[in-house]
Amino acid sequence: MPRRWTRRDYAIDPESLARALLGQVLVRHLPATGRLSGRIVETEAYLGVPDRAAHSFGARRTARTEPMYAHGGTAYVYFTYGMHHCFNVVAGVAGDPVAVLVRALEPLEGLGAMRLARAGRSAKPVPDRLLCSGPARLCQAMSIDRALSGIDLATSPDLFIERAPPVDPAQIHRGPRIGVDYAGDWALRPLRFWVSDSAHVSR
DNA sequence: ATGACGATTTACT
DNA sequence: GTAAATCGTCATA
Repeated sequence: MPRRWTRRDYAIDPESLARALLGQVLVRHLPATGRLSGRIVETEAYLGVPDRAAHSFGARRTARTEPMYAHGGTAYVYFTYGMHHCFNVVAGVAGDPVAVLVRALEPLEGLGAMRLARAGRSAKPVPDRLLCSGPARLCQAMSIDRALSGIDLATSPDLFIERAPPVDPAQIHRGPRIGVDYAGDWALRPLRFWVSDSAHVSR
């Protein structure tokens, strides 16, 4: 039986969490579709108050970023570019607004529902490797939106993480985070992590 | 009340 | 490679 991640599993620094989440399985339960899941293959750590790329930079605290200030294991979902959602796992302890952005999954269960959710106006089906290979793509595939921001992944029946074999550290590659060019020096820090041989990593 | 801006994706030249 | 899509959020007033 797969074991679910508990609150204390999340109570570590964001860089460690970004590494530890690789290989773990994100599970979504939907009333209509049932169970969807995917193996996490790409993450980014956001280091909070000192991190120019983080929404919580400078301890900015608003209605949107409030979940980042909760305990580790809280979900932080935000809406951006007028059309996309991105899903984060809050790290550390309450009061320290650090988190891990989940950037890509290898889809495991519910591929049909994911294809449906991801189907655009184009007639062509979305290839499996593009179903969840990006932070907004995986949210669209799994129907994750702001309604889930602030929920506790350790207890919610709708969204949680199941323990799976960790990724061999030698297979974890790292590099600069994507889409944060505005963040100066912080844009160059190698805080993005991915499973080197995965076909489901973004770009 | 207003204006600028995205932790992105897609389509197109 | 470039550009459009599209609107919630946030800082400023």
